[in-house]
Amino acid sequence: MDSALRTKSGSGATPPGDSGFESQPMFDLIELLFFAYRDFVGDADRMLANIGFGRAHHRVLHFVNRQPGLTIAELLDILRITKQSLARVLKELLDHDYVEQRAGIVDRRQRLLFPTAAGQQLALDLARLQSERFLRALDDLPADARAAAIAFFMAMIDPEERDKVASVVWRTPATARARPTL
Amino acid sequence: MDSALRTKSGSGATPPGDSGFESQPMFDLIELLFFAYRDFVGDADRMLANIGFGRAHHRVLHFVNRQPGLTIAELLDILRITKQSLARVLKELLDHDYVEQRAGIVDRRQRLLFPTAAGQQLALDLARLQSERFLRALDDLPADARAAAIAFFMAMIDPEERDKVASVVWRTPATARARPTL
DNA sequence: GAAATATGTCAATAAGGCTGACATAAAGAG
DNA sequence: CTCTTTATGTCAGCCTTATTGACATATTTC
Repeated sequence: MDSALRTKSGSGATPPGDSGFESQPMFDLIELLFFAYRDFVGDADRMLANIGFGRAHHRVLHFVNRQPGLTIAELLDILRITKQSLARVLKELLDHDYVEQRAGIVDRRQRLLFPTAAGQQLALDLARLQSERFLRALDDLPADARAAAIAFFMAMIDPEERDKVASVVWRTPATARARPTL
Repeated sequence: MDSALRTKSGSGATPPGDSGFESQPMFDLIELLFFAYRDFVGDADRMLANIGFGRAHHRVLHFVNRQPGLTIAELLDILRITKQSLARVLKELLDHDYVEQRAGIVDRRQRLLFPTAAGQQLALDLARLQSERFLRALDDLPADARAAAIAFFMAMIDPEERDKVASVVWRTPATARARPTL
């Protein structure tokens, strides 16, 4: 495991104008991220398979649950898929009463998406399952591992996306939308 | 960002018999991993799209390049897909001369997979591209961030898989297979 | 009223997975 | 030297998740 440190040449010790420098790829990080993600999503996949849903349903339900009142446009921007791809899974979530939609108050063209009680429960079950893996991992690691992981993931995200991601992850109550009493 | 620390109750301070304890899900880690992985694979996806390949081709090429002489069975175990799914992408990699296969020496039923020169180059280009994101991320982080990330990812992997993963990631030369001079 | 916006919907297509069934060649056991 | 197991290939069909392009509708905004 200490081989991890061998190629690290010290912060800032990298030569300036590094773009042409053909360094050795970080195979360890590349592969560990692949395997970690594979096992991470596998947890939810197994639970979803029981109710005939897939990963796409999970992603939609997750963000709708986290940000009740989300619009279609916002969801498309988060998930980075097309309207047509979203339409199918969203329809299934609506049909099975995991999500419901209501016309916006200020702009009635918008469809605001809300989780139903069942949707909240399912989203919570899935999030707890995935959190268990994080908990087990952090149990084996130093106390600052969680903060370090958060900082690392944030640094891995496209810089111009970080503000948007931060506002999703650490949502300010100000952005939460009221549920219209239709 | 310091909200990351609030729910941490200290290593080992978790009550025993924790299974029924309904803790708050770690939404931040769940979502940051989602966004980080999305951007991470996006880099390679764009490069692959130029040559008409997809993620599946990348994964096969990557591991063949990292472990020349890999067998079909080993590859299936790493990728966790079916023989038929592998067959299609592998055939395309063979047809386009990114990978070549030779009968095993000790066991002639086995097809040992090797990257061609073009395959090695492509795999290296993709790995360098993905490493650049890691490098940029680590530049913004403390010096021990790389070791911490490696430890975190390893801890996220299913415990019974860790030995196997470690042997792939930190490959011992003893397990390398000789290229048959067919 | 006209234009822009938010969304819905239809049709066709592609990538990347899956299952089941069956074939073949080589290795290993007796 | 058969018999069984193993490693792999292959055919046919299906599913999920994504894509693009075109067009419809309701609503807001100018």
